[in-house]
Amino acid sequence: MSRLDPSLLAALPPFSGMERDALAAMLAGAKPIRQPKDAYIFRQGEDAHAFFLLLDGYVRVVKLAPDGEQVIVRFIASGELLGIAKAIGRDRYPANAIAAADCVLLAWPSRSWDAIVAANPGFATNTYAMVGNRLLDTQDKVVELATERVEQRVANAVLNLARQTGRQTDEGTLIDFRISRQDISEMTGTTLHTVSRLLSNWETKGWIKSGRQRITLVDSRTLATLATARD
DNA sequence: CCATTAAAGGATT
DNA sequence: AATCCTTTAATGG
Repeated sequence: MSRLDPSLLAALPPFSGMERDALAAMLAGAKPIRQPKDAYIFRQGEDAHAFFLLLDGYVRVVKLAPDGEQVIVRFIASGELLGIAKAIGRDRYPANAIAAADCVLLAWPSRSWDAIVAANPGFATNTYAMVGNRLLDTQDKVVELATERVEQRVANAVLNLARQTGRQTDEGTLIDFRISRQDISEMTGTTLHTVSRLLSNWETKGWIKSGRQRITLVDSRTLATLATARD
């Protein structure tokens, strides 16, 4: 793969406000890579040799508990950075990153992080804002795990996925990659059985359509009220 | 209200 | 055919 047009990147949040020349210079240090679905992009505990920009596809970020249990921390959609251990002063990746669909990424060596940040204050503030937003997201998730019932948490997870990756079809909003009940249980701290029961219950009520590894939101409005219902 | 266990059928490779 | 995903039911915290 030869050259990418800097203007394609200029529209992405991490690079907003950057000059064309600076963007081109930064791009020159990047290496495009592709990863098939289910491939590891990096592993928890591994030396953080590179950071990445996801150009196309979806990435699942998974934290491994000491007992081998997995928790899905977040999904990354195209246009987002990942593996930026250096930005938070770490030299090892804190989690596993796995391609949730076929992916195209740009990779920069981590050793170039300091120089890039020094040369591009706009890029630096954009990444700090992104790190801050992710922190707020996980704080919200802690509150959610501590206070909400399983049905609300699952509704929230599904709504967030649809918001992040939704594609409109004639039936409703389709979550744009394969996602199993197991995956959703790992996002919401419950079991795949409970997720399965909830989803089939919602389907009989006509709120969603679901099949093997796919979910379509038909009535996201009532799902949203379910997600925020207080008692 | 929810997790666990078990069993069975369907889908995918 | 082997493996993975989903559903359903029963039981118990």
